[in-house]
Amino acid sequence: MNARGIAAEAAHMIREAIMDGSFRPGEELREGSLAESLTVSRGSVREGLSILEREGIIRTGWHRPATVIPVSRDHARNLYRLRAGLDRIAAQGAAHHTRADGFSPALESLRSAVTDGAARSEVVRADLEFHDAVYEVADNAPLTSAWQAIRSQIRLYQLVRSAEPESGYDSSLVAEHSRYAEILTSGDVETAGRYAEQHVESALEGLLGRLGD
Amino acid sequence: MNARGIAAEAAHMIREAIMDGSFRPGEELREGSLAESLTVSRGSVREGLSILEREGIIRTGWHRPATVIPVSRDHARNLYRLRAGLDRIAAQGAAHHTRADGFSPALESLRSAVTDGAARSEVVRADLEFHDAVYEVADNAPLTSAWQAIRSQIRLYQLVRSAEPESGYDSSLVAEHSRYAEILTSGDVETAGRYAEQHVESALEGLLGRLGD
DNA sequence: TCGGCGATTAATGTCAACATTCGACATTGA
DNA sequence: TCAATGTCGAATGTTGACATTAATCGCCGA
Repeated sequence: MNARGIAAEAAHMIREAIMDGSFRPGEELREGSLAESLTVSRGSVREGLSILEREGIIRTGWHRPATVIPVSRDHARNLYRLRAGLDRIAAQGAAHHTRADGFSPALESLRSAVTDGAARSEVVRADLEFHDAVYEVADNAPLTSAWQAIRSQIRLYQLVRSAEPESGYDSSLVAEHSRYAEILTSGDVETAGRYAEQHVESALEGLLGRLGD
Repeated sequence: MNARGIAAEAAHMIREAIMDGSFRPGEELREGSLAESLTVSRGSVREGLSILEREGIIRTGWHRPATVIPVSRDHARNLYRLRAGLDRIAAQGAAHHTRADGFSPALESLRSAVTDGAARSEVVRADLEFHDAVYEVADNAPLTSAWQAIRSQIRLYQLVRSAEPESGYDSSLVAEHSRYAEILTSGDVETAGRYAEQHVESALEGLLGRLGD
């Protein structure tokens, strides 16, 4: 939480409440009650909700309460199709720049989270932070911005994916990401792009299996 | 202007002022003076600026005035690399759905704008609306959202590109877009994706030639 | 003279009151 | 009975006053 300002803090609180299930998909978020429970003004809550809308995890309508986005197979497919495209560009960019040590710390952190048997949410967080590192190495501000705009939605679906035990979510996680990092440092732009797309595609497959809908 | 609310209207006014050069790249936008000149409250201006930030044409900072994004070769390269990736997915999606009449009206409107010798800004608008149609046919909400987040920035650079006469901007425009539409209706997903990427790549080349910086 | 430091000031951040709008429910009329 | 319409309540949209922050400029001392 390094974000400055009450609005950003409000956004943080609401976001985490959504992530831990305190607000279900489709549920309404009323500015008034949020303001009361967070002990801030409705204006700040409103600005916080605007941030969350930018992250795509809530929708707003004219004179209607904000709602948590519903999760569905269709939306997941479209979201991951977009992510595949973004990751492809990021991987190409990262491979092009070839800064070897860019994602080693993130990879190490992911590995220790998995081997330590950390909570699901922690593993998901480490997973996303690895991808953050890839985007950072790619060094493309508009691309990173597009990633930020879907990151929270991805997080929501990853939590769904890893919600139940025996999901096999983190068994191959470290191996796949190690291979990913290897390819990126190899500098082979084309291969990197292809691998990134395929990586996301397989993640989608695993997710769709868990999405009854 | 079907947008509802004073904030959206304020965003519209400011956006157009940026597009027609009333605010130069890098220039500061003060909430107070904007509120005064638009005769609305600072709060509404603030929310309008938040919309424009989502569109990527202004930046904001903590306790600092918003600024119009600076244009640069680097930023253009990164922006168009992202756009190429998005357009690729959109083209693949549109080719997959194969709704023939989806972009014919937009194409016709672009053709008439060019042949009528309409103003640069009108041609750019028609150009973008054609691409809007492609995204709509692709029918992928997160993807369309990502497109909306860069659309205004693209518009800004397209205006730069077509700013001076003899730029050769619209000579091949109609031909290229007709071919684009053809490929999309043909249903060949792979070819559509490749053509879209290449289309953007050549647009970037033309743009970089006009960007001294 | 120069460099650090504090008051100034001009901007943004926050708040609470008021205006507007939407959806639901009751009402009325054919 | 049913559909169009009026009314009501609860939510969001908008506003202006007040709090907070960061850059600027001048002062002071080494």
